[in-house]
Amino acid sequence: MTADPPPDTADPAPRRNLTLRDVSEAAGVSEMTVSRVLRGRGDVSDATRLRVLAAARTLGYVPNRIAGALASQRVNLIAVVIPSLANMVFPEVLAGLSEGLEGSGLQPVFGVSDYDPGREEAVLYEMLSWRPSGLVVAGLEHTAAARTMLAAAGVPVVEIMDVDGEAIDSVVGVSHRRAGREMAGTILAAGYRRIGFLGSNMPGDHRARKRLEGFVEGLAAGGATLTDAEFYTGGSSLKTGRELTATLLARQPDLDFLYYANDVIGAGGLLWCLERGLDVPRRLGLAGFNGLDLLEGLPMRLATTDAARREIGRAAATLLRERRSGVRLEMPNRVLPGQTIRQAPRPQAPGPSSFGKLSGR
Amino acid sequence: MTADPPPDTADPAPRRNLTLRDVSEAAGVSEMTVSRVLRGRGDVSDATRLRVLAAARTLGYVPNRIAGALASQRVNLIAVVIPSLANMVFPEVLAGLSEGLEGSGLQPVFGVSDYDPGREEAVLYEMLSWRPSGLVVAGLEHTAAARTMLAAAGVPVVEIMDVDGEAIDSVVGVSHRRAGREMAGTILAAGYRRIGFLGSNMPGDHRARKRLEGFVEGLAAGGATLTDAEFYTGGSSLKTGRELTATLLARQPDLDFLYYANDVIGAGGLLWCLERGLDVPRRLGLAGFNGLDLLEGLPMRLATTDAARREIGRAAATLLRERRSGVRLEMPNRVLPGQTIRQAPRPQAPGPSSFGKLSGR
DNA sequence: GTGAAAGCGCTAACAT
DNA sequence: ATGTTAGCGCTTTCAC
Repeated sequence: MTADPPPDTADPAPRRNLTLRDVSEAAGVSEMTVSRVLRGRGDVSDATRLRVLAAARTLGYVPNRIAGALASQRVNLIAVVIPSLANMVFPEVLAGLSEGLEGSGLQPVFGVSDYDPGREEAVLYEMLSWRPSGLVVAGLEHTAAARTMLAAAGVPVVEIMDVDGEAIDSVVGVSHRRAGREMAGTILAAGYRRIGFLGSNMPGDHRARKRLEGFVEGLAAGGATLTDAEFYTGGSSLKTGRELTATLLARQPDLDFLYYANDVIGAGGLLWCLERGLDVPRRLGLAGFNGLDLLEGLPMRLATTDAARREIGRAAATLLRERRSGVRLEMPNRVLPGQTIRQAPRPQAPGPSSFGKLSGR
Repeated sequence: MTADPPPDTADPAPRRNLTLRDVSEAAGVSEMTVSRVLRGRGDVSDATRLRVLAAARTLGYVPNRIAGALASQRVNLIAVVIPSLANMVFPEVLAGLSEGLEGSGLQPVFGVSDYDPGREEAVLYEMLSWRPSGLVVAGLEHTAAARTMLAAAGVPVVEIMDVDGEAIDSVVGVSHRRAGREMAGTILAAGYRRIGFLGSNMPGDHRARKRLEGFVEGLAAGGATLTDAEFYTGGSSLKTGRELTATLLARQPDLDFLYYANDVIGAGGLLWCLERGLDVPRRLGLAGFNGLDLLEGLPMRLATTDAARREIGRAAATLLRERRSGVRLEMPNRVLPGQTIRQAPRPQAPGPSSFGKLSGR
């Protein structure tokens, strides 16, 4: 009581991490009270609270959540597994998710699968071992083991981006098949007939595949077929878009429309076409997919389909906050006609509402 | 007392998570043996190992790392805090980091600060509460509390991207001040004299600020000054680059060089200039910063400085794997002259090595 | 090669 | 409003 100077003078260095007990001793209250103060739970007198907070701050105490999580059987983490960060689409979804989780006490933690199902499985296993409160995973295609793990996780699982397939639990996304079909309809309505597709043939990119399938269906429904297609492997870049375009047009000079698997290669293709003085959109129409911001800065506005990325992230966040399961949420994916699809030759309702929405982005 | 009927018959579902004990019972060995098998430690007979693995797989057991980490006082996580995912620079650093960590057993976990020091502090606190084995944080500027936390973390801390300032522990990056100076030198050597700067004035973007400072120093060293500058707030986009350029050139039509704070707005500016038929690089020179892939797809190759993003990530990974502390690693940042800086008017050594390196990207 | 005991740092549940 | 007790599920350490 009298002279109790902590004799720990000149502690050399290998500083053990501080524990609740240290704060408890410094503040002169039980560990339990410290715990309560630090979590803002239960009734604690103002005097005690202030004493505890002061002690904690002075010592530089950082709670050990590992112990806390083990004791409480609760973890404030949401595990998120996406295929890639290089593709701007995913950071935007993550932004929506983070926004949506704000204030919930839940923290997103990200893992990257590189479009590899095996890696995805490994990353999921790793994340599940931390017993998160929820899972977000891109797409509906996973290894059997991954599906089993997810189904058995005992917490809400949200599959995002795509709704074409069977969900494990909840799913929030757009229909890529429908997006492809609708773009085909738009293109045919504008009078284009010799149509080419440019995209990746990465085996793991199921959404691009479904878009192409839907596109071909849509063409068929309008009595048309895909004239030709050109594929690449690896990441998407403006440069890739240019090269693909050059290759495809060299082979098929009389194509009158190019449908790109995404906006980035579409933008590259657009730049290439404009440089060569091709008459876009009259002689040659173009369209991409995603509705990226990038398109706003190009010389001409590329037609695209908005994939509602941010909204998907937010919706997933809402499901997780509310601990909902088994929800299916298909977001509308709107065709943004931009300036690279000519007006329909016949005077049919040109869809002024679409243009209205365009300005909204 | 007698009739106290919580007859927990027919447990409906709230499936308790599996534990080592479950596997232990299924395999007929002690929990300890199961633990050894699952971690691949110690000597276990093949027969036992196989039995344990089979049991674990059949049950779908996923180890609880929370308990494991608490017991072993070791966590295989590397906490990484970056300002933004929207800025392509950071995903590339993360990619380098992930690559570098591969096979080490260490797992990066990402947090985003949105260029807000307060948020950075909060995210760091959150991550430190999981007791990671290492920290990676962008930049050298942090709140006092954050610096204290990092210094007290007791694990290696690597500050990345920037080396201009005082490090807490290790630092890996480029000198943005030097990058600015060198670009100024390059521009002056090419004979440009009426020079404008375009960039963000976001208070949290210290690297952009240092680049500008170095740039002004470099101009001064060459007897020149900055003629004018134009700033924006918010994210970088092609569109922003266009608008900034239009504004600045409207105010200062006789500028002969525009130095952009980054490649994205630089690319927007370049497109704008080319559309208006400005004579780039003779009448007007342009340069950005970062060395993004994006530049490869533009009609003309924008001059820039390579910021060695991926290499920074890999180097940070190496330091963390080796548990090194107190290392300072300044990566060389190379000016890539591209096609938007004209050749020097006087025949002075045009730096063929630079061009050689250019092809290397 | 395998097992038993102790405890990591915290919180739930129940005192008081 | 504050304290006490008993674990959370695993790994460390030491026995056998």
